[in-house]
Amino acid sequence: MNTRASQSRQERKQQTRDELLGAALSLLESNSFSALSLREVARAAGVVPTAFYRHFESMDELGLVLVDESFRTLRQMLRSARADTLRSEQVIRGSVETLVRSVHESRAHFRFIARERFSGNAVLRHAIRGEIRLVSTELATDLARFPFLKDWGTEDLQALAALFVNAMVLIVEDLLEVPAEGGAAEQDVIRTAEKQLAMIVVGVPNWR
Amino acid sequence: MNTRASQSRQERKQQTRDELLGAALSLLESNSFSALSLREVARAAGVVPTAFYRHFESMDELGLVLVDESFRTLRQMLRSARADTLRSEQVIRGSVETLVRSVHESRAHFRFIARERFSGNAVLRHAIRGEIRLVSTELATDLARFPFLKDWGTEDLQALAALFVNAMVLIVEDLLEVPAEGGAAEQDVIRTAEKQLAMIVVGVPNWR
DNA sequence: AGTTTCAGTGTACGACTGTACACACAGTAC
DNA sequence: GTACTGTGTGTACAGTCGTACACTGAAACT
Repeated sequence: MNTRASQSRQERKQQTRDELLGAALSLLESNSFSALSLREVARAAGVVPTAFYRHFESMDELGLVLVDESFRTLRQMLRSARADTLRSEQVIRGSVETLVRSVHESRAHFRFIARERFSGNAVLRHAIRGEIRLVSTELATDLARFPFLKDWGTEDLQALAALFVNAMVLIVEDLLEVPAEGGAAEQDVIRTAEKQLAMIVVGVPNWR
Repeated sequence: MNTRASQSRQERKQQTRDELLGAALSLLESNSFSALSLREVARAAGVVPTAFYRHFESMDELGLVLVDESFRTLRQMLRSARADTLRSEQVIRGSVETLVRSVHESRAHFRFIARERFSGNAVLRHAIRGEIRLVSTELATDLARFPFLKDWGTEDLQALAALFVNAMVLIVEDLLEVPAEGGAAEQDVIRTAEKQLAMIVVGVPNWR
């Protein structure tokens, strides 16, 4: 097997596949996923409609790939946040900062998650809810390592983690709605977000 | 002017208008608003497509009326919750109970708010965000009356209120996703919701 | 070198979309 | 009783939709 040539063929396919995904992602800025047509996506990717089927069986399948992609990005953000908070004592400030930076860098992925989480497309909605539940569980086991949370029950940790994750996603939505990156409105959102996270945190020592 | 006859004409119009709104609302169970067609709504309302224009200039206009309707329902729920919590010492338990009851009674309205809050339709999204901000502000002034919050700043009260409102909307989404009303899964959602609200509340005395 | 594979093309179809227009006909006003 | 008003109808049109089918042509394999 000629590896280089073989790669070249696969590479091409991968390329148009990526273009389809990218086209869909950017079309989602002004449309919800369920209002997105296969033809529209194909057109934006510079490909004939029927070519779409060489890559995805349906729009739903493409959507699920986007869920995957987006959560890969989100998990990367969480890893950064964890790394940053280990260095800094200002856990909240650092986390929010990381979140803001990630949203700037991967706007489309975060927008996709935030918008489609409650969307009309049941397949995507459930996929995203499932992923968020996973992320939440991961955060819970992470929280368990903090000394002042060591004797909390699993269920309580889960609830706290879910609280944080939800707050996070809501912050993302607010950030997406803000007119300019780094503007005064964004600073307001950030300040409120930090305040709200702090309000949750101050309650932690008093639980039970 | 013959009042009775005149009413009869207006009444008829109001009736098909209500049918259009109701049809749209129930179609939103399986579709997001932006994936909803004018013809589909007219068909479900038992009316020819062109008749739609006698009542609404566009689907967006109908959507805005639904926003209005839905928030009227939500405000009613808030009034009930306030009345209930005055009677009960268990503020959280009472509020969640009222919320659950309201969601059972006006499922479609709550679903509409929860789903379209982050939807692809910018007009609806902004209308709903605006209404939620209003509700949040109202709650803030309400909270200001509690004795242990009397010396909080406006901004802090706002942030706390927003925290509660967001938690509320998230609970609604979880309730909507649950398979059966009153089932075990619903009880889980309720228990987690109460726990999360309690976690926020225990922090309140330690703020500042 | 000859054959096979397959990503992308082009055409075609019936179904559905929003909306323009002329019309019917019951309720209202005089 | 006559004229008017306005809700709902029916037809029509151009545009979009998803998808079936036959095809091309270059890369991959033998």
